[in-house]
Amino acid sequence: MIRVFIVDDHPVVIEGIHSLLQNERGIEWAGHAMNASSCLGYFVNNTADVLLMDISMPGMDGVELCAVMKDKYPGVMILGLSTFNQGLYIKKMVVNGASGYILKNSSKEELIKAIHAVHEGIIYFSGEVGMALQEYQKSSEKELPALTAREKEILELISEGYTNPQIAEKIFLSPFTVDSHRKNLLAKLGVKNTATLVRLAVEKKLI
Amino acid sequence: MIRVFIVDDHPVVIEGIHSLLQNERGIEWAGHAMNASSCLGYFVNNTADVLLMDISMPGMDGVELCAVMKDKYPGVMILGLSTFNQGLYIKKMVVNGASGYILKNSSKEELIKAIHAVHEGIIYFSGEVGMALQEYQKSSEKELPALTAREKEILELISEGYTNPQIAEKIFLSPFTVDSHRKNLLAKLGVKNTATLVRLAVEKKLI
DNA sequence: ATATCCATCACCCGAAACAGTGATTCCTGT
DNA sequence: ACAGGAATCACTGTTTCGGGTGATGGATAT
Repeated sequence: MIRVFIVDDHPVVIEGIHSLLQNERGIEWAGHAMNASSCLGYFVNNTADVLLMDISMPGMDGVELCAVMKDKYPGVMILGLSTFNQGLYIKKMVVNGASGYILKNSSKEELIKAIHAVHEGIIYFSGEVGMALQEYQKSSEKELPALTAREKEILELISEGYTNPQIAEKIFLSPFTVDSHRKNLLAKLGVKNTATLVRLAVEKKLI
Repeated sequence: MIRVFIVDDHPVVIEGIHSLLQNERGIEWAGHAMNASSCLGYFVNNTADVLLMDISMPGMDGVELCAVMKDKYPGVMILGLSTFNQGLYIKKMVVNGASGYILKNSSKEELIKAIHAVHEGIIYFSGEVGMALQEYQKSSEKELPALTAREKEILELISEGYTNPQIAEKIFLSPFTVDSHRKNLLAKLGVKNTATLVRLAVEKKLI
């Protein structure tokens, strides 16, 4: 049973999707929110498997909310919603952890399909080019060792070309410490030097 | 006046597009070919601005032809054609230099739009997610200094984690030579170390 | 023919990366 | 109370990188 929650500031959309999903087997309606903060409020004491999220909302927009949600509840799969195609936002959503993106005028079948897909960890895009993106993304999101916040931070700085001493100065650490983190990154990710480290980071979109 | 040439093994498609483009101002019909070799034959003594190309053809397929054409005539903008969405091929086409991809059942308006777009150097994809890809690709295909074959080869090996001595051994060169190429890569691409070099290479899809 | 670019090789030197080892503190979960 | 992980710092080597500089032969283009 996939529990679905929706965040959208348009009542008609909420109502529409609610009725579409009603009596759909395998899918359970978890509830809805009309802005980012009440969505966050809901997840304090509740949860859901898939979160349908409008990308344009008053206050905190979908992109930000997406990042916050993924940070707090990485297990919740996020499916972006939009009335029409808003290029740069799609990219940002995906960068911030969304697993898919569909249009609000999608068919019921497509909506159901998308929900199941993202629930299984597949990246889903509506539209005719969606499958191409899917292929691309699947290879990018393979099982990776979990990196700590510090490690991610240092990985980013390494990828930006800073050396250990420069990073140390930048974030007020001993160069020895930075070097330790660097070595841990190499070990954790199973790579042998900076070149492969950065390549992995870029390809797996860790940065 | 944009001169349009088409390669497709389906006569109906050629005829259909021919009639669609007839009397369209700004667009001139350059001719057609029904396989890769006669297309290559045409371009020996003639040229065109935009090349509509079926991705699935008997003999050499669109992906290969695309690569060959872009290599010989980089100025000819290639627009991929397909009867339906074939995910992995789209990616391959773009990797091999195609500037766009539309479906054969696209409207006349979309076809015209796509032809003008690719002629202007814009990446065009039919379908609802097309614009997202456009944004993504535009930033990826910025003016990059031309790299020599040797440099590309060494860049790949660096990105795979080989050190100068290892590369030297692998391709039978002096480590000094490899080091020279490495330094040239850094200088040409305007980056300061291996980390940024590899990042650039991956992001701009040089490897 | 001569200028330009590519590819090749060479050396010096300082800085950075990489390998190995070990230590302390703090926090979190059981 | 204790284990474990994260984050911090430290020292010692060896290897690689990166900057600078310069040379030679070959292909190509004007």
